[in-house]
Amino acid sequence: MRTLKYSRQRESIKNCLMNRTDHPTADALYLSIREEFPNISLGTVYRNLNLLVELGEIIKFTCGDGSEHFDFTTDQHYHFVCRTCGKIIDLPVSMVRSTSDFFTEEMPGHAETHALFFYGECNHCMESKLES
Amino acid sequence: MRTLKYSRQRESIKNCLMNRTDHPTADALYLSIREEFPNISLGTVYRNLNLLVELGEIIKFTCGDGSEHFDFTTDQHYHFVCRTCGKIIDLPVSMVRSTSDFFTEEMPGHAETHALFFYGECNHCMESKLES
DNA sequence: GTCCCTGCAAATCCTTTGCACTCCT
DNA sequence: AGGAGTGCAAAGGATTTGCAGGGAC
Repeated sequence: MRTLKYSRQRESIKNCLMNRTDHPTADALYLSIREEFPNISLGTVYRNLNLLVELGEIIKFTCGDGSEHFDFTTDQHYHFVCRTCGKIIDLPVSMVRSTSDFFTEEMPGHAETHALFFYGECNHCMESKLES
Repeated sequence: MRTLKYSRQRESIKNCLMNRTDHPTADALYLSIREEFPNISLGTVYRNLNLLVELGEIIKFTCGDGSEHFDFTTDQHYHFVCRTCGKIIDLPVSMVRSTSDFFTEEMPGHAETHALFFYGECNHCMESKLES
């Protein structure tokens, strides 16, 4: 069993992630945290984020843009990724077919979880294009 | 419009990918190709793979293991990723609910495609565990 | 001859890690 | 005091890129 000790940096990372809805990367989070802790290092941000993932307090996912994104919402949900601006929007489970519907006898093994993301263009980017 | 010129290396990369069903990374492909072209460079493999993706002849996807995988099958399908051995298995669309069912009016934009992969344990790894 | 493609190596991007020091408990 | 956590900088892995030479057309 792992022994945890309090750290102001970890607390700040958790708070910062909780107050954002943009699924930041470690680096984006690092830039925010630096306003409160100018000396925090990127290594510390990565170490704490990975620790929080292990503890199940946050989740980490990739959407194909080359870096990992972090999310304070650990409930099952999906993501919509805008091809144009890169924005990632949460999609509640209710928007998609019931999870259990995915699993059939044809599955070549036992699937516990699945990761899903949609690619497309968000409403904001679509409107910008119409104007020009 | 882009002008293409024949290259034996690109041809070999296409053939190699066509004959494999394991969704190799650029590096794995590089190791195979080197048997035929001992002097080929990894940079050439990456350049050609990205070119083929642009041309729509192959697809590229991430499954969260830190590197990109390439697939000669461009038809819509899904992937099953074994947590234990890392194997990636193709899942035909028929196994999963109709694609159009994913898209509803609630979608915060227009989704053209989606990427889906399941995590779990493949039958082979499950059997190995039972034996020990 | 032109210009695309190659091999090579250096560069870049993202993430992890080793180490000496700091701060919880 | 003991050990988890930190900052820093170096290392690591994956991918891209600049450049000079080679090959397709």
